[in-house]
Amino acid sequence: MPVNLNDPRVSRTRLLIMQAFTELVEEQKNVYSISVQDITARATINRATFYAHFEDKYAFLDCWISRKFQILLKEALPKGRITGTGSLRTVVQTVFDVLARFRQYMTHPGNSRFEPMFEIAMQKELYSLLLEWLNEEATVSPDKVETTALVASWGIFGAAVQWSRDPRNLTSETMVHRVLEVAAAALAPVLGE
Amino acid sequence: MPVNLNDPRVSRTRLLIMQAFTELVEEQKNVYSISVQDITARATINRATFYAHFEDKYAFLDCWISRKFQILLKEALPKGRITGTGSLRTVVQTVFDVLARFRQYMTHPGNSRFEPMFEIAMQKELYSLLLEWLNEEATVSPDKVETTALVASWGIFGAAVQWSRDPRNLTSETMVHRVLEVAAAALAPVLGE
DNA sequence: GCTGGAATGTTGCCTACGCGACAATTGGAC
DNA sequence: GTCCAATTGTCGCGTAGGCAACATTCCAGC
Repeated sequence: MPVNLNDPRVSRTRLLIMQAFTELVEEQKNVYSISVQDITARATINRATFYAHFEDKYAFLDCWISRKFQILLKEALPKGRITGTGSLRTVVQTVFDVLARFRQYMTHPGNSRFEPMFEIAMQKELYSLLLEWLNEEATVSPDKVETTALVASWGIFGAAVQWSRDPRNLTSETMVHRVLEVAAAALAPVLGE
Repeated sequence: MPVNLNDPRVSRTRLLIMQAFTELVEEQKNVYSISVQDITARATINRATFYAHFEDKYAFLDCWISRKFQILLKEALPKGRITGTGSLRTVVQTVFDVLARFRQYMTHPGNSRFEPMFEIAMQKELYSLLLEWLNEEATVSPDKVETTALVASWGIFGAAVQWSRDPRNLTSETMVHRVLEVAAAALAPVLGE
């Protein structure tokens, strides 16, 4: 449990772990079969050090997927956050894309137990992203803002999960379009529209 | 002064320093203007740690150029070392190539003071490479072998330096060919030919 | 020449990492 | 079911790296 997260060694170790796992995932596509030993060997750090940074494998996966989602969003969004209904579309599209992407990792037997983790991490991230945006634009009470962000994040996210599990011949574009309309309506009151 | 060179932290730190310097050299081509501060910042290690690994900047440069030369040779030679008069040609060619390459870094004012270091490091490396090979093939006394390796390494190397300073319209191929003939003659007695 | 700022080295204290050994849990094969 | 091997997670001790502060050397500009 490193104390100072600004210590260069700490940042470097975390970065090495993240990169190592990303490489391994891209190589073998099978999250389940990647052991802590594999990760730390690739990262050239000690296995004990891994546990000094993360409660356990699940806590790490949670952290990893969050960061990965954040990075993908940061790449997709101009300023790294939502700035208007226009960029909201980008976010929703990213959620759909990421879920479609991770779906393939989950097809291996044994991987399905990780699924909820990935999903929960994404929903949380989506929630804070929406909340940050709404708080800037808000014309109503904080409670109302938080609830709106919560409902919207779950709504968008849940729809994406549902679709990723069973696309029913619908393209992600179609779904994004439909979901966006509903989400916009839910957000409208808070945005003073 | 790290004690155990097999400690993963030590290997990693050295690797980071080497890579950082290689990157900086490729970016700004000017060895002279690269400070220890620059190297350690790029390598994400502390400046004090640098001095724990290397006596000073010169010792580091010496080490770096040796490694670089070794790596280039390892890439050029099939088994990473000399296996016969055929591969001797490869080595000589590499010496000429490397010197021609580093020549451009030395044109900047102030860099010329580093020149002898680069050259000495290369000669030493060439010497041990030749010695290793001759010791396997040797049919004469160890003294004779060492002297032959010494003279040959300086001969090959010196010719390359001379040429790199003033090519006199001669291609490296021409020079390699000529030098190789002389070197082969010098080595012949030890090789029992 | 002199002077000031930057780069080079040095030192002591604290923290993070490596390691080996250990117990606990998992999951597959029989 | 039982076993066995691999993986997970923990702990204590030794070592390497980070940091701040310092003295020294080196040039550039006056």
